[in-house]
Amino acid sequence: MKRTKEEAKKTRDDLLRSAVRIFSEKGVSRTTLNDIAKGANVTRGAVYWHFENKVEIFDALHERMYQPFLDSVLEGLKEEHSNPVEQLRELWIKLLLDLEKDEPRRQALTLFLRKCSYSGELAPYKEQHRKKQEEGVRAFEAYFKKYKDTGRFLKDIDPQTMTEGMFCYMKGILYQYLDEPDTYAIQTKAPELVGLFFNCILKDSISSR
Amino acid sequence: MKRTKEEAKKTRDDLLRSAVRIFSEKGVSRTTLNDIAKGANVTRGAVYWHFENKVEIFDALHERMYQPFLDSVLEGLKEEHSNPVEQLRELWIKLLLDLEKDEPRRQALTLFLRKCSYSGELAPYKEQHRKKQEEGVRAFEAYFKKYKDTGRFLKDIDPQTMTEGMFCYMKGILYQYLDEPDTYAIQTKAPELVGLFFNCILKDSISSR
DNA sequence: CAATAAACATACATGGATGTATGTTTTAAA
DNA sequence: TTTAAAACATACATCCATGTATGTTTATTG
Repeated sequence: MKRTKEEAKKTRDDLLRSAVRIFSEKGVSRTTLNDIAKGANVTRGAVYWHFENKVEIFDALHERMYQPFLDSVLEGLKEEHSNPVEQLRELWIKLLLDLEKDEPRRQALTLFLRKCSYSGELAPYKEQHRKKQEEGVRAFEAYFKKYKDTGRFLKDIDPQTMTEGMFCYMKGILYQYLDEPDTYAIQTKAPELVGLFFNCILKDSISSR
Repeated sequence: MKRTKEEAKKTRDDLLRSAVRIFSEKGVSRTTLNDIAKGANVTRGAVYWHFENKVEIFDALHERMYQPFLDSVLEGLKEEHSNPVEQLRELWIKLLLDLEKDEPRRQALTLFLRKCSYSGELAPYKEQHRKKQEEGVRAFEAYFKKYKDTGRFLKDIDPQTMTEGMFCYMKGILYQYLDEPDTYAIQTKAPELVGLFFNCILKDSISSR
């Protein structure tokens, strides 16, 4: 049953697509390699040919889907923009709105935010994933420091608190949204919720609204 | 091996204490009934005597630990206070700070926020737990409506957005804190982070600081 | 004080998930 | 045109968690 190289690559892609979907539905520990195989219309033989075990699939998904997501956020930070406040606001809103049409990415976020407990076999990845996120934290801290004296942000809030608060808030929104993405009116809520937070850090936020 | 009634109750308590601890460490689906039994210095026989299965333990923990937590928050809302803004600020800060010395409650929050995926056998509880939380949401909406015209809060933000934003933010903070409660400096961060958010909804937040 | 049943411990049967070994087909290189 | 190996499918052995059945001790009730 040897397939051509393209067919093999397609099988691997199908397996990863199946994995992220079922992982996000049932959680990592409750999904069977047979579940993943069936979701890709193959058998467990194909799974064990392409991956060593379930952990390696988990790892592949993190590299392929979650890291690119985090990187895309940081890319948005690097772009030129006339107003840093608007840049941030648009960045977060766009992040949320784009999720509605990107189901695989939504599934990946669900998986890594809600459906894996980083225990047992996944424990080694906790530290690794934490470090990856630390990159983002430091990038945002630097961003806030850079624009600290522009008069756009509140001066008496230090960049670290600002960054951490923002991350907590965004994670909280994602956490809620991903709980029931189908019924959550993200299109209308995203601008409202993001806007609410930006009243915290904006100078003259009240009078300018 | 019949024990006295008090001993039996103690065994049951030990089992629940063991369960919430191990659940919060390994996640629900990865913890074995044997794990729970060993953690309480008994055998699986005791587990099956006091509970039907793992799901019933999960349910008992929700009733015994998580619901009282939510209720305590709502109790804090009902108390009389001269300033609603200060009341809320103190409520959230106290909630976070109290967790440091209440390890079982911390474990319970970790369990229900991070370590259960509400899939498979736990799926029936998702809706139930969501409804319980909806209670809280409505209570806070009513709270914001009640004080809407006092001039304390920003007028152009509706109570629903305010409530949802606040819940997302608090959940995000909890999510981060519970990830590594031992190294997280919650004592200093809680006032900072909560204070940050209250700049959003406070009228004249800038000049009053 | 006898007898019932509570409060477990122990033993056993079962199923399901994993990992591996082996079989089969077919592609691509020589 | 062989032929080796890729790309799987199938079959098998093992383990572990669950559930249940049974055994054992002792508190409690009459």
